[in-house]
Amino acid sequence: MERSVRLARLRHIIETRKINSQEVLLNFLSEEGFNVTQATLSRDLKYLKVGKIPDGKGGYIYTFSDSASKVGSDKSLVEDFRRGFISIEFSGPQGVVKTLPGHASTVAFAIDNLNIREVLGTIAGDDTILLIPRDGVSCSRLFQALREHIPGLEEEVE
Amino acid sequence: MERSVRLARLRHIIETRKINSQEVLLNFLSEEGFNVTQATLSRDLKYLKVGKIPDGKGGYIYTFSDSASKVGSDKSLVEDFRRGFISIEFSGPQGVVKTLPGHASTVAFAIDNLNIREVLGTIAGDDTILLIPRDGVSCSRLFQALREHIPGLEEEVE
DNA sequence: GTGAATAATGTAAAAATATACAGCTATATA
DNA sequence: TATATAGCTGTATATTTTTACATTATTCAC
Repeated sequence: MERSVRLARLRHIIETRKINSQEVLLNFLSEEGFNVTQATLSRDLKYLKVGKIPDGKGGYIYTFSDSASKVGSDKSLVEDFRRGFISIEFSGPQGVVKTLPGHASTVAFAIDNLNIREVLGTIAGDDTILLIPRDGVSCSRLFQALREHIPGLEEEVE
Repeated sequence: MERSVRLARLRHIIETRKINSQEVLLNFLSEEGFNVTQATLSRDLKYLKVGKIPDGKGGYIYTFSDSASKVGSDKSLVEDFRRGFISIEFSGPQGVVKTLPGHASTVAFAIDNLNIREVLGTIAGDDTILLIPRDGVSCSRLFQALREHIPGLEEEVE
């Protein structure tokens, strides 16, 4: 019982403060009456999938990462799509999908494997995907086809 | 010159493989001809805001953190553009930008984040970027828009 | 109750990572 | 030219994090 309480507090501490080492974290835990060793803390962090990432200001902080959940979970194509997708617009018959940085290949893979007849192929960069429709498929039809596979999909409106 | 190419490759390696230590990463870099020390790699990872997070399967992997990449850097986009840019030509309405080797993603990122209305998206390879204009935007208008953001930009003349 | 299996933990050590410092290069400035 | 400044790197080391191993507690099946 002790452990799960500790994990909950740990989660809270990490979410509310900017911590840069397990030693500091250990102090906070200690203040709340949890006296464990650094080794246990390391295991807790692993269990909670807490990552240590550069904070962009010269230091590092512990944080729950969106990508953490991504890594472990079962991959559904639609989920992959949704996780990275930002918007879609059209240029002529071609679709241009914007994604989170680095997500383009994952989203493109998802689109490819959803086997959408209207989609001939995709070309992915880092955060942009070019969607090439089958010959004669209009952009509205392409969008419609996408929506059938990914419920709730919204087009970017200018 | 060397460094930015290395960073681009590093990004690619991290996005396409599951790496769990800097030592392994160092081997991949070495395979591509980048012989740096672990210390430099550590600095590169910090610069790129790459985090090491538990993968939920008992191990750890290096990954770009969504939250980190959303923060964005305070670097000058225009500088990034200029540093890598070689030339731009047009094929129909689409622009094709040539860059120094390995600079395409950086230059493309700069273009994306300059928020140029005429540009719908970019797709970057290693030293080439496909520039997709918003529907109905002509190549001359596209070029003009670019020049407004990047003073002094010259088109390649055949 | 006994023994096996499981989980949580500490200890100590190994492994991995970050960084202080010094040297180098390129660029800018007087 | 000479001097200063900034960026990048390696070396060596410090710091931080992970883990092998041993221990204890708990549960379950018999």
